[in-house]
Amino acid sequence: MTTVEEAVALQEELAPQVIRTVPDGFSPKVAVGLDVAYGSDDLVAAAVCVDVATLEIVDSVAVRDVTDFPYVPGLFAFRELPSLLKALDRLKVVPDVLVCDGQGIAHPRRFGLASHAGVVTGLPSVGVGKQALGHYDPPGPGRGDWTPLVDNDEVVGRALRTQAGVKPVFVSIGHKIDLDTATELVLRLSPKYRLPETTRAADQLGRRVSAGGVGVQDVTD
DNA sequence: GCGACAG
DNA sequence: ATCTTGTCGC
Repeated sequence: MTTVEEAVALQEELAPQVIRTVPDGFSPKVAVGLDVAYGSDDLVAAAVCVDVATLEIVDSVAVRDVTDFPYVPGLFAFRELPSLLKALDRLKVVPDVLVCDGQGIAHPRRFGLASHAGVVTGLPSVGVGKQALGHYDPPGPGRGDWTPLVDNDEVVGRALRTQAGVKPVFVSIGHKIDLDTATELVLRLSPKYRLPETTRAADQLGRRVSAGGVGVQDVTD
């Protein structure tokens, strides 16, 4: 089993591999939302592919799994990523970008779940957290307003208001993307609610499967 | 020593 | 994360 010390060492080793710029001609057609729902003795990792233009769900997979790694702030990926990767492997559609429920480089070692997922898969990724890891001033009141998310005097992300009158979400670079592009994508994926449709869909699928419905087998569509 | 601490 | 329906308000 991975120890906390080993996990931290791995993050420090992989963090330099994060690419904070977009590939040439980056124009994602399919974004996949990743989220994990917890049961009493297991968890369900959900991956839902959404057409970026229409927001229609084009593919989805849920995998029931178990973890041995506890929740440790800063080591979130070691708890959820293994199961999420299994779900990603079972997708029929190959996504252009990962939308993770958590932080990217807005992390103590600049290697949160979204960055870890991006580096491991080689895919562009963005982190969208509901809680900030860092400091920020409240963004303006309108949809699209944002302020820098700062940690140790370094801008690591943005507090982004996706809807007027709701708390901001925290967007950060995961891998192979920049902050402007990540912000634009998150806004596009969040036309109606605070969270992107990708994470909403993955969250719903995950808890639906976790709650009962299907047993051990994967759930597709 | 004390508070913070993604999900 | 999870325990949890209806209800108050714009």
